[in-house]
Amino acid sequence: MSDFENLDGKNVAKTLANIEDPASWEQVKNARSKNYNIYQIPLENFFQTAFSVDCVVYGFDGDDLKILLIQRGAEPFKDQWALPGDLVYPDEDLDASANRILRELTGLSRVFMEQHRTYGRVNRHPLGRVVTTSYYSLVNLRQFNPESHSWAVNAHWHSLNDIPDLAFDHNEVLTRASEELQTRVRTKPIGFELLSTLFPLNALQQLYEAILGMKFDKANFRKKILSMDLLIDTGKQEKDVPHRPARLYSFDKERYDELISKGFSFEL
Amino acid sequence: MSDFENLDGKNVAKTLANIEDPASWEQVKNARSKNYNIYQIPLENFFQTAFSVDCVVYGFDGDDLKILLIQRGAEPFKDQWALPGDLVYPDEDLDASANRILRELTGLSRVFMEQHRTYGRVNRHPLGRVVTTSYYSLVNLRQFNPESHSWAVNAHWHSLNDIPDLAFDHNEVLTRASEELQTRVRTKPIGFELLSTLFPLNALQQLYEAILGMKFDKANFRKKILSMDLLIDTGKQEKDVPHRPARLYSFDKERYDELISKGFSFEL
DNA sequence: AAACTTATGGTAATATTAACTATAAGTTCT
DNA sequence: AGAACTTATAGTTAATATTACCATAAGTTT
Repeated sequence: MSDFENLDGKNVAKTLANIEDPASWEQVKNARSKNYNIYQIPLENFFQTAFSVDCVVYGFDGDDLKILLIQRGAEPFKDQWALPGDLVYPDEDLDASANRILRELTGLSRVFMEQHRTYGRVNRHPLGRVVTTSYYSLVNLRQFNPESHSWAVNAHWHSLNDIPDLAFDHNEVLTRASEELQTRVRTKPIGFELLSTLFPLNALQQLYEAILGMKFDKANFRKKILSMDLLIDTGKQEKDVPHRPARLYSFDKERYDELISKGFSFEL
Repeated sequence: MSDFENLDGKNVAKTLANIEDPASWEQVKNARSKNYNIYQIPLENFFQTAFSVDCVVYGFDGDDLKILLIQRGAEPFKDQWALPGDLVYPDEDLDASANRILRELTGLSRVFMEQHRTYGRVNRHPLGRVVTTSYYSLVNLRQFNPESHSWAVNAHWHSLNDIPDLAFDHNEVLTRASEELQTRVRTKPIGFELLSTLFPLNALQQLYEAILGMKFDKANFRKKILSMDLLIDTGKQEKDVPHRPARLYSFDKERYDELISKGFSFEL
């Protein structure tokens, strides 16, 4: 929880200026007024906007790629589906905010998200100027069970093939994030990290196929991945499958870091 | 110039809510207060932050890659060098703001910039909470002559090998933008577009070498580029060079768009 | 005319990719 | 039990792309 909740408006502004040294607020006000002439308008008038964070969390269940949506229980866009997102506390770092908001609305924690893009159209929010920054992530759907909290009345994994009209400009945010995910998954081994510790090569292939929307030749995919020398053959095997069991691999993170430091760059 | 300058604080806020319908401000205030219970603190307290834009403009002179810096003539960080950047007007779209700010500080206009990343650490700005979004661009240095305006007391192309301590977190902003430029230049033909309409292959190679910090084999570079079928051989030649004159090419934008629509993807 | 510089065309060895074949190792069906 | 079925895995081959070169071209400078 943020300290912010215990502060009144005045103190919030004070906190903004310098968390470590609240006494500096007078200096800040002073500095602002001295700068008045530069801007032709009081500098305070610039400090009238809000910013928010929206989380684009993709979940893979071994088959399909899904997206985490919430149903809004509050205006604006009440009852409509949306990406989990909310206003950022003025005394809260942007990255930290993304994690708090995702947790508060859906219960998901320890989701590693990457910042993607900032949306700043003047009228994108009906309550005033709100600039939003999107964060995205790719997780193993089975390890994260969303539950709606706070003002979210619903939180669901939703098929990417059938996205409803979302609140705000969230349809655009989602589309752009999906493009980013496609390029990202080709250049960073994020696919490996999301599967459970032990996984068959086939699972990796299905993940790539789901994200990129294309099919790969099984034998060639296997050769390509194994030739990168990023997987450890654990010697273990699948169990209870109605066909020949596959070998189980694990991602060799240390090996990856070592290769990266030598100039290796992951691709496809 | 923005209409903003003629508005007082009250009307600024009104403008924020809905540019097209200023009368909606009362509704906005009403909606905000109804939402009070959701946030445990007055919603107004969230609308206390400011936004800024910072421009990372790379210039290529045929030899070296440079970066456009200004010297600040105003607090905070007075006299220090910085990326051209300033606060965004509350009634101004983010993208439009980047162009206005670059023009007002350096005189450069019609620079096509791409949004890159948003920096939101709480204490990154001494005057309060200011979240900034960086934009970057790559231009032909000879076609843009910076002149300092407004509160910038200096505006210069600066070598990338010798960057001073910059204001705010601009050193980090610059470093990250440079990484982005490197990946970008490998996947989009932005290099082609910045050279003059007619250019020899060698100029393109030098540009890539400057950005990526590596050397290419001349013959192979040539083969690779020409095999992409993105250049038009204009039949013209270099003049006044102390060696065999090179053929001059131009970038075939239509051809590029056509190839892209067929699934082609530029690389290296 | 010789020396020099960069442009341009070409070759050959090597590495990568893509398409396909064959066999392996389990399960389920009859 | 044995045949049929499913997916895993190993391997082969042809086409394609990359890399490191070499040779010649077409200007200028000495």
